[in-house]
Amino acid sequence: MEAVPIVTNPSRPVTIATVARRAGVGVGTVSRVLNGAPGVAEKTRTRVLETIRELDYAPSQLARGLSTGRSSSVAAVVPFLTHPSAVERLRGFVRALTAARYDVTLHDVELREQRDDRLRALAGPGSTSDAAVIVSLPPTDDEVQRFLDAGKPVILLDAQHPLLPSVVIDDVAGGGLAARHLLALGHRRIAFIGDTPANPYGFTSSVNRRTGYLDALAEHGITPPPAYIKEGEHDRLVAARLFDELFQDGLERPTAVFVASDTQALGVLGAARARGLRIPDQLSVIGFDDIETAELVGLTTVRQPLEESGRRAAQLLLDALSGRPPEAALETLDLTVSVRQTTAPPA
Amino acid sequence: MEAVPIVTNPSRPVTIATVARRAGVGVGTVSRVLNGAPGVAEKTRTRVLETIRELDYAPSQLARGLSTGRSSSVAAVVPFLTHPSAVERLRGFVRALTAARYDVTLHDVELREQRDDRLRALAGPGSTSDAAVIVSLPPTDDEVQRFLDAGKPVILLDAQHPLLPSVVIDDVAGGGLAARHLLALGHRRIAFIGDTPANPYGFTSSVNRRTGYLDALAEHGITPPPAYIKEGEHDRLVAARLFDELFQDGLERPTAVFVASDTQALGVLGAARARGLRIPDQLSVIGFDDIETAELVGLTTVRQPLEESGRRAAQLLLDALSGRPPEAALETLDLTVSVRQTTAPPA
DNA sequence: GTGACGATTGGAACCGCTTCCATGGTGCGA
DNA sequence: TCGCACCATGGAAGCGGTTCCAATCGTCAC
Repeated sequence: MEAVPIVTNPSRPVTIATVARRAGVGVGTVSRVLNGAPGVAEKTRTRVLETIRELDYAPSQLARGLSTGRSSSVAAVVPFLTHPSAVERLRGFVRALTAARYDVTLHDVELREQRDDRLRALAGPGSTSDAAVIVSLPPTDDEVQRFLDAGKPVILLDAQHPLLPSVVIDDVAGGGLAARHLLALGHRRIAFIGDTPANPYGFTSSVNRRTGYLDALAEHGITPPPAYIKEGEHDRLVAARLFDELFQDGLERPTAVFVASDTQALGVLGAARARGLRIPDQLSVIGFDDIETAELVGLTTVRQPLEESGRRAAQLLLDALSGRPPEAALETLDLTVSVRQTTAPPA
Repeated sequence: MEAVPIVTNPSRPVTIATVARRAGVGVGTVSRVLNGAPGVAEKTRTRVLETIRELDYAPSQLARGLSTGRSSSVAAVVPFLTHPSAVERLRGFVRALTAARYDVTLHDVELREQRDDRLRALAGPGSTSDAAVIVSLPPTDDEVQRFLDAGKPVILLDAQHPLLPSVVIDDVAGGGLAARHLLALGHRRIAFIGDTPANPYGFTSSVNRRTGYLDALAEHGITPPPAYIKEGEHDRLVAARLFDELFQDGLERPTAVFVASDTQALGVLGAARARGLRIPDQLSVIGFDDIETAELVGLTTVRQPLEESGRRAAQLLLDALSGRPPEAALETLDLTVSVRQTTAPPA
């Protein structure tokens, strides 16, 4: 830990005026060169470019932003740690936006209060971002209105609102997909583990997936007992506990479980292992999302294209930013079942 | 996909001048109120604050940044998808910085070329960020010098440089820890799988971990045959292939493998499963990093505090930003072995 | 030879904030 | 009563770009 002096550069910072002076032109000309604007003689252009290189000059993004009213940066609001799937979405989003030369500022939201603050601040006029993507957090009408008033494009990813372009999946259909996979294998006693409908953020995926599950069972004339449906906080260990509850009282054991997210399914897998249950022989488990870990552990799951969803959101955002009239597009991505090693016909 | 008209707000955007006019004061006074500067009469202050609320005014961060020369945003350069561990680090970093009211702009780096561009751009005067954290990417002397010249604090996370504060672990010691865990269990034929030393980014963790491994074996008078040491691209499937090579020719099979990262270890686990090897009975596997998935699959691994490392980096950055004289701190975090279900005494 | 026009250019005004300086008012001591 | 220090305040200058307008120059058609 020895102190090292900073090497402060004494020379005044080089601005567009420095460049102009040195190249013997006006600032307007330098600006034109920087932005590839027409109306600059070839000879002048090269001279300016040379000077820029000599001086190692780069225009201040801040000043440019103030002047143009655009900052080339967009905000990504993400419930970061709670959902690993959000990270995969973010990845696709960031890649696409980086490619389009936008900066992405990350707004991690972990508390209800943070969520509100961030959304409020980002919609306001003070915010640096030209636009925003909101992942998995359905905004209220008021919040949406604030963004619209500010003229800032917003895309919803894994959430929706009638006035905003949204990239989603059909959770009901997905729930059906999962249930039918199990039904097709011959299961009849199928339990469900998911999120509590009363969460502070307004997530609804889990409830919708449950609906799809119930519908599919109903088609087969099955009505699961209420004790087969367990809901709690979106958390691996909570899910494990809920799973354990399936083995309480005199309940007839399910032969399969549909878990509304992979994160929770991983908890269930752990709990099942702890009970000495052989999977899939004694119990089938199907998850939802297809996060990377699902493949690693061989979890059968309903696959939604996470990274792709990020790319799509980015595309919609870029469209909106490039002046195309924003339209309330509701984009629904396809779902499939990734069959792996945690589902099989009942014993 | 029906078109929805944007509700553009026709009223001119409200600026500090609007507020000043409406409150019947000068812009200077409003600015003082905004920044909690002294020298404003209490009565005036409340009147201004009231006006601000009425107008739903928020100062432009861009303008403020241009004026003050500080932007309250820091850049995080992260090899995003290649390393899941980087995400966990980022998480700790973002949390801590968000708490300190800084914005974090995310710079995903996937190609060598991107790396160079980003580092160059961020160090330049045009960049919006006040500072940067660089994750897992050792910068060159020139790159470091650019940052120093620009007067921008930089912290290295999982990388180091003599002129920059760095948060690291002792990889050699970590390699020793892993090897000694296996040795203590009674293993003698211990293979190593890691990254190729010739990677485009200059990562050296793997090589150092190998050194620690070799040293520990040497202490026990063991010199592993060269064929026990396999190195390749940092990738799950590549690691799986390398593992398979251990079973080629007439090579005496190892009873344990130390894999230089959890990502790669997961590949090895998959390959072992594919071969029908029972783990840990027939083969012990120990990884490195302790990413979240490691716990999920029960992988024994050398634990480094990933999220904590992000927090520490954030702290160092905040210190540097708050004017404390930057010093070249080299902070080394502790390592432990997380014993789970993939290691046991040899058969 | 001359007027007109297009190409090129310089530079002022402006974006919205901070900061510094000058000004007006107030209270207090002499 | 007067002068002075000091608090509160208004507003100009400046941050570093973009953009628009006016000015200059050369060229071309007549």
